[in-house]
Amino acid sequence: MIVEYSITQAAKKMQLITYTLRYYDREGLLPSISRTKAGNRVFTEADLDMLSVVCCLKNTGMPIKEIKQFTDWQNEGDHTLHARHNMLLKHKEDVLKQMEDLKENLRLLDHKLDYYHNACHAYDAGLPIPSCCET
Amino acid sequence: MIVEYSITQAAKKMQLITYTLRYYDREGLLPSISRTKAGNRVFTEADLDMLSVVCCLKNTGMPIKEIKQFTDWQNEGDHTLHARHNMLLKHKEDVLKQMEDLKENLRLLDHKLDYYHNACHAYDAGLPIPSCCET
DNA sequence: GCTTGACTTAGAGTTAACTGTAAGTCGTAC
DNA sequence: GTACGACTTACAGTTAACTCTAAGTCAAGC
Repeated sequence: MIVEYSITQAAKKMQLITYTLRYYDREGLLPSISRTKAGNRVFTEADLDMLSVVCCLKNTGMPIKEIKQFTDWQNEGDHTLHARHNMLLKHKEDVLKQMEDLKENLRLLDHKLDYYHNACHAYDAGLPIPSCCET
Repeated sequence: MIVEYSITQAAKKMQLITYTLRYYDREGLLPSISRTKAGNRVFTEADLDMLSVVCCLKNTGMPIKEIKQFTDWQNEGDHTLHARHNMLLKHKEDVLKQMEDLKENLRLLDHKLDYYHNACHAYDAGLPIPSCCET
């Protein structure tokens, strides 16, 4: 049993709007989308699987142009398997870097939250507010 | 001993360019920057401390307009301490959500890397390439 | 006193990633 | 057979966050 989706259904499944899907199609991010006789796009499970990778790459900060390189390689066939593998490996490094940066920023945020916690208590008690630079 | 920085020095310290610092100033993200007689901006340690918070918020996805709200509150004085505290608390939730999303995307990426690892081996050995949707 | 370099402003231009509009086509329900 | 809703395209508009240009000011060194 082959399940197929209209652009509206595919967009709903991917938490996108149809404008965005058409934009991705125009930019070449969705290679093999077939059409009905009337010209309407038909999304298969395989298309949605590919789309989930596209969304994963996009949500982790890869620019559209690079994602297009990936789908271009996918279209070119098996001799680009290594290139695609390398691209994902490099991107994983990038994502791990993002995790580290996020953790670092979380530390600073926690530090500032600590300061505000104390400052709010002091304020409520009518005591002098600590200076932020001493903390 | 009070250390002061020119806009170029401040930019270097913060890994930004001067254009960006002037843009932030124009948008009201850097409240109390004083000036020399000639009108040049002077950044103190306290200014850089505030700037590091601005950068932290920006790097964790807070839009400029919201950051401006934060610095506006800072300018208004101690009666906004709770508002600022609440804003940072809410933003921390946001950052934790980002961490979760990043982890989720990393899982999908690892899954795909696994597929490509196997697919590349099969390709190199002249064996049939597994289909991506079966994995 | 003139050049040089670092700064200033106002405002225009750029980029990425959408987001929306207008005009038109197609297939089904009445 | 026509109205409706879901789709199509081409293309224009939007948004956020810069990024740059042009014209000008100022202080220090020769």
